[in-house]
Amino acid sequence: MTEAVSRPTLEAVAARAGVSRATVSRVVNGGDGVREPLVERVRRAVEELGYVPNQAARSLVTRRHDAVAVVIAEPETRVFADPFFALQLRGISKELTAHDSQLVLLLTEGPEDYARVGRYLAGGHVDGALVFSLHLDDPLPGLIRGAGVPTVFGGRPGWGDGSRGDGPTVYVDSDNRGGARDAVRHLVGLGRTRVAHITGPLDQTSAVDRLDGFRDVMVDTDPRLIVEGDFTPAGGERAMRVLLDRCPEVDAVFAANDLSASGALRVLRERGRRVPEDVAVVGFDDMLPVAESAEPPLTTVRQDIEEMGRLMARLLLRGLDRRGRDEDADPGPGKGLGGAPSSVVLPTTLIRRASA
Amino acid sequence: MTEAVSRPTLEAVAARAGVSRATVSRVVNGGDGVREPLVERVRRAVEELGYVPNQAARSLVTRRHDAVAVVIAEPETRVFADPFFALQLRGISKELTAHDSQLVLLLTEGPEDYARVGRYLAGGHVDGALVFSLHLDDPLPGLIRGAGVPTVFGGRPGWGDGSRGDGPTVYVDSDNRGGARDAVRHLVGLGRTRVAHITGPLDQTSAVDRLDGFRDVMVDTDPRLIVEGDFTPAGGERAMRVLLDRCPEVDAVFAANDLSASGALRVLRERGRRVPEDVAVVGFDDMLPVAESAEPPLTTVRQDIEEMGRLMARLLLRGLDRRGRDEDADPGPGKGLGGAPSSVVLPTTLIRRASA
DNA sequence: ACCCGGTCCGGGAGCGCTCTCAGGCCGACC
DNA sequence: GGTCGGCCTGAGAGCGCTCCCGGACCGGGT
Repeated sequence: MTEAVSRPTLEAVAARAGVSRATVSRVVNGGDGVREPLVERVRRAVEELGYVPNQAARSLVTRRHDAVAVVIAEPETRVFADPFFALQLRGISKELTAHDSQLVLLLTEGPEDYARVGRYLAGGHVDGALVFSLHLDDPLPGLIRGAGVPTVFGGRPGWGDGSRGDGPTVYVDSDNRGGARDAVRHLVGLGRTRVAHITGPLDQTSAVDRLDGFRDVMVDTDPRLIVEGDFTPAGGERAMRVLLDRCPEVDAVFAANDLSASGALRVLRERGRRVPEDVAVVGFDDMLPVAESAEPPLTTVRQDIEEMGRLMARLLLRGLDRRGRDEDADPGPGKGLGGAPSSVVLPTTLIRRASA
Repeated sequence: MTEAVSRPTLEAVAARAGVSRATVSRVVNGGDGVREPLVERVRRAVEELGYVPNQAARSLVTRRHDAVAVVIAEPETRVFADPFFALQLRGISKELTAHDSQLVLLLTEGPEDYARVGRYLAGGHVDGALVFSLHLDDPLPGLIRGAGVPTVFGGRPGWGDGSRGDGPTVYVDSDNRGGARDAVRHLVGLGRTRVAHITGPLDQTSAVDRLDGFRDVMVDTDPRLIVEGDFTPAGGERAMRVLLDRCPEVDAVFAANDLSASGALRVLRERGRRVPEDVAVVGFDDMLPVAESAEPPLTTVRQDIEEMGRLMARLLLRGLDRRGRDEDADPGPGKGLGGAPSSVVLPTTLIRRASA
């Protein structure tokens, strides 16, 4: 059997280069304070032996792991019936890679898993955590903050953006409310007067925010024009039927996501309403396979998902960095980006297609 | 600042329980060979102090990491415009969790990243790897095998299932060829005689296998009824137009995935062909948001994606296990599952909806 | 009464690395 | 020319854990 050849150690490199372990270590970690000829010799030895530092040994003494946990609560993965998930991870991965950090993925299967995640995070295996949990009543965020691990949340957590215990909650979200406003304003700009809203499940902050955005524009709207959906096509169909029954003269619909919009579209077609002539429809997410291949292609609100991921990682890493520095040196004012990282809300863009 | 309280060590637990480090270690690792009263005392001490083993220290001596890398090559993530990715990861995660292993996610941005991945894997940071790379010409699989890390592939790698250097290649795939056969047989069973095929990009094994399945049934088919697509709706549209121009009497289409099927559907509608009356359409993947909300809902071939992930992880872990045991004991014959793990091809199911 | 085997526990070495500290060297300054 | 300071380098301790080994203890066979 191909026995794994025991990998070379610092010691071996040192011997080969004719220097001490300490010097090799210095070179491997940047090479400051080592004279050029030696650096060169060590580099060559490293090369020749194919030396790769043993991360376990390093972590043992530095207490850093160059690893970040990404926690995704199970209920979300159902919602991620689109590239959302993949894109977010991609953004995160890119940023982490650029900082030589690893991505440890923690997926939970319901609350019974939360303890495991909590233990893992508290166990000090990672330097920080990126957490997705967008439900108002989810205990996960609290639990994680309890673990005392630097954390950045994806999406505004349920308890708002206030502080909770130690330090402010840092999150990255897209501007759901603003995006919703844009969508509704677009419909209004089209001359539509009976604008309805199919919401998402209102235990999710994104759904709530989009509803708020809708209300911002349609201030005194007939409450019967707001129907709760659940981010699924089936929910969109149900909601659209309700809407049509309650209020046949509806001439525009803002659906809280593309999936429900596609359901709404189907019902409208079934009932003989032309889109956009009779009823204009706008979705949210710009979930491509759905939005582009809808009939007609969907006007929708796009969010830069990959950028969200990248930003989350950047915020976390910056925080870790800061934390590291703070220990020995006063940060000093005016470092430019010096302050504690704070939440970021990313802008959205209205993508005009045929449906509105 | 909330200074991270230094976490308790084995030593601390030992002191509290009034035993030696070694005994605590034994208890923590299963407690064999320690008498009950002591076990109990140690357990309590662990509990009271909230002791969590330091994985770095442990890895340093055991050379195990209880971590598995999941490598996903960038080109794939584009294709994963559906829950495929998420589901697969979920399956993997479940299985790994059940075996107390962590999931380290490695996403690559093009071939320039491969070196990084290779280095990481060769660096001995993980016990094994699960690799997704479904392109015929991708150097990644070879590179990874070179790193000498136990690996299971997701999807049949390009070079076939033969061996390559040391040991056989282990992979998990769904039965693309068989699924395609089922789809085409279904169309034939419907009485269709001019069955066309819109392929996927033929540098991917799944696309090739589906084409082979098509050919298995349509042995002497007119080559003009086979048009290359690219797994996208736009590609499906293009292919469908070509098909209709070349061969207006076509009465059935088997598209290599749901996305291209949706494109085909749109063109058919545009050209006034009724589905399924004039042209029956079958897709592949059962990508829900697309297949279910297509017009009409798509008959398609479903694969159990989550199970694929779970199986990949299981195969890998089993291999690791075996490797560990082999070192001191002869495995002995007839262990039931005792042999070296070999590749698995999962069955598919035809899902009948309205389009065929 | 003795010894032998087995079971259980503690001592101690050492995994590969970082980091502090002291020592050696050299230039500069008085 | 002496001394001081700064820059490099090496020696050594120790991170928290596992695991080998030896000693203590107990029971049973002769």
